[in-house]
Amino acid sequence: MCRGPDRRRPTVLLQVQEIPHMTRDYKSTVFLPRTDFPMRGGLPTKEPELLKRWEDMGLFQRLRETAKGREKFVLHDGPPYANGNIHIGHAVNKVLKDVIVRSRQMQGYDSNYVPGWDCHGLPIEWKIEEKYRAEGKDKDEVPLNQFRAECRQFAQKWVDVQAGEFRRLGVEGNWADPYLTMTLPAEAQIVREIHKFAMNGGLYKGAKPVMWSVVEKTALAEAEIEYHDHTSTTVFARFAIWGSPAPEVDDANIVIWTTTPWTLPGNRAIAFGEDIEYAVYKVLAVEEGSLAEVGERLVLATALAETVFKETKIKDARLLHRFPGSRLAGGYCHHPLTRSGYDFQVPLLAGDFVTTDAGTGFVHIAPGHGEDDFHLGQANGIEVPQTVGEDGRYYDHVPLFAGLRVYTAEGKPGEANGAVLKAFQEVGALLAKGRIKHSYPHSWRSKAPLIFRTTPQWFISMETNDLRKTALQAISDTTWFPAQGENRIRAMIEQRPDWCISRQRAWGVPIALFVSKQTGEILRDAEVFARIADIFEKEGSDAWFARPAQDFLGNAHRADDYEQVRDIVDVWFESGSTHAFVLEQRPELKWPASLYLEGSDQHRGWFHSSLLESCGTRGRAPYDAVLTHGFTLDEQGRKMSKSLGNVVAPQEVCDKYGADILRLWVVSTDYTEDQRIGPEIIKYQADHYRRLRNTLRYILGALADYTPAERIAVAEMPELERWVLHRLSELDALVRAKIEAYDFHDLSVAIHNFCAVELSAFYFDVRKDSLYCDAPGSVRRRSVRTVMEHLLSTLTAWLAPILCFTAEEAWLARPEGLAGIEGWSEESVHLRVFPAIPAEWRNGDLAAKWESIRNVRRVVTGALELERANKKIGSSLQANPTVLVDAATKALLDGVDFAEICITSQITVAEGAAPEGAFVLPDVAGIAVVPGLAEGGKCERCWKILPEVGTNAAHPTLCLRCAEAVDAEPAF
RNA sequence: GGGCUAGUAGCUCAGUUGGUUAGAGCGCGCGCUUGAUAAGCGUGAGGUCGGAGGUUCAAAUCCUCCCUGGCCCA
Repeated sequence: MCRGPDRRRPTVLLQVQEIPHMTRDYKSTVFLPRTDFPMRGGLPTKEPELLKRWEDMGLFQRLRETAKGREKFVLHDGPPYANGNIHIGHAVNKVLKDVIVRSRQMQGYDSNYVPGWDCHGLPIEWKIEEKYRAEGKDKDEVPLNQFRAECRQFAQKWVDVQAGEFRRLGVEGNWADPYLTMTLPAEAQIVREIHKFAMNGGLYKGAKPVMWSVVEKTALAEAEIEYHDHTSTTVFARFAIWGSPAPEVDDANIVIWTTTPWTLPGNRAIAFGEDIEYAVYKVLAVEEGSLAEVGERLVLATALAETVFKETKIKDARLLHRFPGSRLAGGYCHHPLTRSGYDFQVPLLAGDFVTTDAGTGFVHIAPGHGEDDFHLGQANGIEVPQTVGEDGRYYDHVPLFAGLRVYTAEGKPGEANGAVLKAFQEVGALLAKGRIKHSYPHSWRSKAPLIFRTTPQWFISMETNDLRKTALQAISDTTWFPAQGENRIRAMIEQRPDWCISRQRAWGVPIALFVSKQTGEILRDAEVFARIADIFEKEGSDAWFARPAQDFLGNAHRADDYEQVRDIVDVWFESGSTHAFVLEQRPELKWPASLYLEGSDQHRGWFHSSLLESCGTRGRAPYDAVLTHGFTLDEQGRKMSKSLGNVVAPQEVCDKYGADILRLWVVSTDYTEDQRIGPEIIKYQADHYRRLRNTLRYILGALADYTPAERIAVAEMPELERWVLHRLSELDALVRAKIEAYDFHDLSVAIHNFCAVELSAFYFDVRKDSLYCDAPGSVRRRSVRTVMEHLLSTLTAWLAPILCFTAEEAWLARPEGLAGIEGWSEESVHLRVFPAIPAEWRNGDLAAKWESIRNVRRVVTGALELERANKKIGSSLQANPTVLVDAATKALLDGVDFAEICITSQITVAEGAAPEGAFVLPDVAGIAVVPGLAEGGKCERCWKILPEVGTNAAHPTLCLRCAEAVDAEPAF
């Protein structure tokens, strides 16, 4: 027979009393916490085990079955780009989404999450091109669809990698069937969306200047451009004012300066700065060789006049009139080559991009050869002239200069600049020429200098079909979290130009259209469009480049009559269409989405493109609400970068601390603003985590061998237990409200403070005595354990969306006695809904009462601390303080075992004023504490010091409660 | 340069319509406990509320300017 009772079975201890010996081992009769839930999480190894468990039990499918028929909540995933490992920003985004998806599911929705990826686009093309270069291959020699196949393979590889990384973070979703923008059905639907714009007239062919390489005969994206020093020919040129806006500039010459003389044939306007000061100068004397003429009048920005005079060899000039740029509005010049085929007005237009950093204060505007030029032209209804072809030669229709080259096929300067200079000089428009060495864009591939060139592009009009108006209305109809997000996107939609959706690229969905060679009109034939989409549905968009045009055109049209558009669509159009091929086409989801959630940069990106796409095709936004989060910075608030060495990799955090730590960090921040992370902050989160984990562990330990038979009705519970239940009902309301508002910071703070302040530091501390020492059958102990059951139930549920691993671990460690009992039978904590809290738990009066009691308690603990400092006591059980209180407090404490609450062996509460030297707290009026020592023997079992110890003959070293507990019959 | 946005204790955050000595948790110091123990409890010290002006009897809270960040544009 064993000497001591089996700790696992408290009932066995009854056998012990039959063994007669004087020094009983009462310690083993104490019901200490016992659980398999370890204090240390070991998350880096534990989490993958739980992931495996969820995988094996088919958790995602089980979630769907559980939620069948419930109201749907659909968070539509914004697709990350599939070209590398995930970084901390991805982690924040996905964890936030996961917390929302899980919390909505547990709130009682059918909250299905389908993750997605953005697969097409330039960065992947570059990667493959890079690979080709390394192998000495040329992209242009590889068949298009072979190139596309390699891009596809590359994207798929990273989709798989990222999926693994996201899942490691605990993100639950339909990983078996995510959406990809490159799948056949997606490509087919994207093309259908393009066709909708083609059919409703929103799509039109226009022109736009892009960076162009005459060597490669291709447009280049921003990231393909390198800046190197380049020597350019500069020109000062006169433009005579014809249509004078103000008398002081009558017959004067506007002077412009340019570093690209070859753009002058494309000149259609001159820009000035409204707030810049200009003046008319009369030339009085010139140096030899100057092209300026004595007596002529020049208009210049006053700030630049001196330098211009120097450059143009003007020795002396007189300032005639000063005026602000705004005086020039409405005026116009004539093109200097007006007699040679350039017979048109050149208006003077205000441009906010004009500066006095260099030049003359006037900018020559060639709408086909510059970004600012183009937009200014557009804003003023100026036609974009076509002057330079794709090989860098002037078109045949360009007077004087037809066929001349800006750059040669080798990227060397051509004849154009010289010819333009000569022509200007001949008509007397040239004032000076020179050279300048400056930073200039070059192709990353050929290293040749680039030019701005107007190219035909496809646009979605913001005005046709009132797209802008519809979109602005949709913004008003959407709920924005935080609310400021609305201003941001509204400002953009209000002023954005038409949407250029075409790209001259290979890896993407083609703008599958035919344009009539005769009329230049888009072929709008529903049958042709349907045929295209059907073929894409079966073969993917590769078919556009593989099949003969006639296959798409059918019998009603002849391929010879049409130009097949080979541009691909902007990837933003693709991702802007995800609502169409994901939300609409998956019956388990719904359109519009309940929520879109991305970083605040997506006001310009996905929120924006989705809004326009959906408004243009369906008349409203594809979302009811949009939530944005900020960016992740390092501990000092700096951007993360490799060079600063401050990058935090989510993979490393998972390996070192665990995904739950990262998840806890995400909800601890105010994600609507930028978040900070670094080694120190992660450590704080680990501390924060430990408190939550230990709270769960203590509850589990307190519930060792618990069965529902022990439950006590609320009405029979002590007030302290009913106070805890009241707090649970308050927290329940708070949790639900905060989840509704996506405010996880407040939620996690509330739960943490509840665990740390109310449970650990107060309730658990007070109830240790009952839990450890009361007889198992005592109402008090049974009440404590009943409350512990509720605590385990609610806390595991409330924490599950955040600490998805730890909550599951705690759930799995629940007492076996609860197995199969209602509310406890789910195989995973994630299959639960938040427990319903009975209304009767709410008790405001009780809460107020106990807040006051805890205030009095603060005075007592303060007094005890002083006694400790004076070395009078160590443990609070050594104390027997006298608490002098006012009448109201006396009444408050009537019926309360205040010694128990203060964890002292004894206490005396009396009505009366504070005697001299008594301990008081400045902020608690009417309470004073006089220290005293507990008298009597120390109960060997519960360690309380009580006079009664020694009065029980059978247990001479125990207090009466403990003696009774030790002798008690097994209760359960 | 423009649009949006932020700057409260070492850290993460609260601070209603301007109104008593600006709060919480964590961390830190000290002490207690050794029956939650790589835990638990108590207690203490930390902030001229980014800076400078202004309005007001009264401002972290309202106004102006400036500084330092972030996102998006140019």
